[in-house]
Amino acid sequence: MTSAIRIFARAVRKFESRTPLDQADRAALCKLPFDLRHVEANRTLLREGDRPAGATLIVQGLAFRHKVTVEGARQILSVQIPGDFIDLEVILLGIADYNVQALTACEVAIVPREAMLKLIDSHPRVGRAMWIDTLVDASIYREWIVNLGRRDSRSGLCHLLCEFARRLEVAGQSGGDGHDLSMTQEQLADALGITPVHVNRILRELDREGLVVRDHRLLRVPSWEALRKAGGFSDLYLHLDRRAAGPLGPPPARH
Amino acid sequence: MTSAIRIFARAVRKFESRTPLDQADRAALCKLPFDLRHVEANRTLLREGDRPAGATLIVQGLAFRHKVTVEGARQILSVQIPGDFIDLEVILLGIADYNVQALTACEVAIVPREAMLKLIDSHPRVGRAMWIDTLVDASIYREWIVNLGRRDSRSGLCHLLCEFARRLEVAGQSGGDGHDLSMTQEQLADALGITPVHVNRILRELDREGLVVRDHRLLRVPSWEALRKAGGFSDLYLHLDRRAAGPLGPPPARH
DNA sequence: CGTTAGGTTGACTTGATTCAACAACAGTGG
DNA sequence: CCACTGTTGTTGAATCAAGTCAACCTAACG
Repeated sequence: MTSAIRIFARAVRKFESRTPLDQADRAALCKLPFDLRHVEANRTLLREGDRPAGATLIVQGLAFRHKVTVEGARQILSVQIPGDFIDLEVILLGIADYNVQALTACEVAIVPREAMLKLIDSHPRVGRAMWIDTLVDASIYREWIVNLGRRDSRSGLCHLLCEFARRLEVAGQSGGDGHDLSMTQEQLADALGITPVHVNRILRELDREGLVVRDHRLLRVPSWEALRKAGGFSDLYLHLDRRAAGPLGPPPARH
Repeated sequence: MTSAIRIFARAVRKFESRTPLDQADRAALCKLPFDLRHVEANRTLLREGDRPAGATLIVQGLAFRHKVTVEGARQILSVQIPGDFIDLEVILLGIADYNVQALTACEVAIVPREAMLKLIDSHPRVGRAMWIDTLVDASIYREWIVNLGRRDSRSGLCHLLCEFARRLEVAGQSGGDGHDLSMTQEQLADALGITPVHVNRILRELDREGLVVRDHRLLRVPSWEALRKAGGFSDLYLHLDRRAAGPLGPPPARH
């Protein structure tokens, strides 16, 4: 049981940061049956067209969703961190429309689809929390659309770095002034819709300008403020404010 | 009452195409209180940062979501058609992270937030249907990310045209071999992340090649098959299959 | 140590932008 | 009915951001 708490702790915390859960909700979440697995970096966790028998929760490590065009170009769609389900939507949609790969070595918990559906049915607040979680995912997609469509690659990269830092910080991972983004330049390129060569040039440019300080794959950011400005970053779209919308309670306090 | 049925018919139909509802669910949906409004083309329906008091359903006409970068560039995020809520997520997230504008003159029904939340709480299947609807929205965002990141503008435009045609067809709007996309070249540009000048050139190129036949703002497509191929379009991501995931029933039949 | 994945760099090309002018058309008011 | 005005669409020439190709470097690792 202590083990189960460890597995679901991050997810529960994330859910509760946006909508209230009671003790029974938390307990039901932590009582979900699961199958714990270790997967190596780069291993595929889900393939487009799959009808998975369970939802996969990241306990430790990073993963990313991606699609491949008919011409063979890869586009990364999102990066998932510990506490994220990589395929929550597939539980309800039935079929995966994207691939998921481990970015780093991961520890994942696979929860059977039926158990998830049962939980959603029996604990509406948990279902609500999961819904909201998918809505925040969608909001991040929207921001990526802007990143790809209307920001030049320099701003796009800065924006991406700000997003990762902020999300990891909120999830209680690292934070601080630097972070290991674990992504190769090729993966960054596939997230930004550009070529690895160009990522390299921008990274060096940012380094030269002092916006980032690189040490192998580790990045230090001397001034988040400067990076935020360079990327036109505002974290509104991450919807980090606590209890944005209670079940039927009063509207959230303005401060 | 007949009026209310007309208002919600398309939404109900869309919901039911993906998850089962019973008579009580349908009735509850159609009993939602609403305020009917006409809005002119280009009028703003929702602004980033708004905390709207209701959800807005498009009864007739088209609208689009967009964001504007700090540099002032606009990126269109999605186009909503009759039967779509333009801001369903905002009911749960509390705050809008995007703008919505009417693309054409619209008839919209505004449903108070509390009524929506109450409906979701009292009719879990309806809540589920709405959740799935937002999941399909997210899936479309993912495809747009690929469009912007990894397809050249020619493929991107073809892909977009295929998507609109398919969605309108399923919604019972037009379909056929041609359609009025109602968008100016500037709006197409803002959806594709390119310039209006370039949209113009691609459109003429497609015309010259016989992929589309233009008559003012009306487009005829002689061969959808050819256009699909040019855009690398597959409609898997629209999740149009009926009843992908029942509430707790057996897994969907494979055929 | 050799192998391999990832990173770096330069020379050249290209898809898309920019700017600027003009044409087509719709609506408006005299 | 026509002149005026604004929006949308069209086109060419110059420019630029990013891509391509190809070589080489570096560090990790069995």
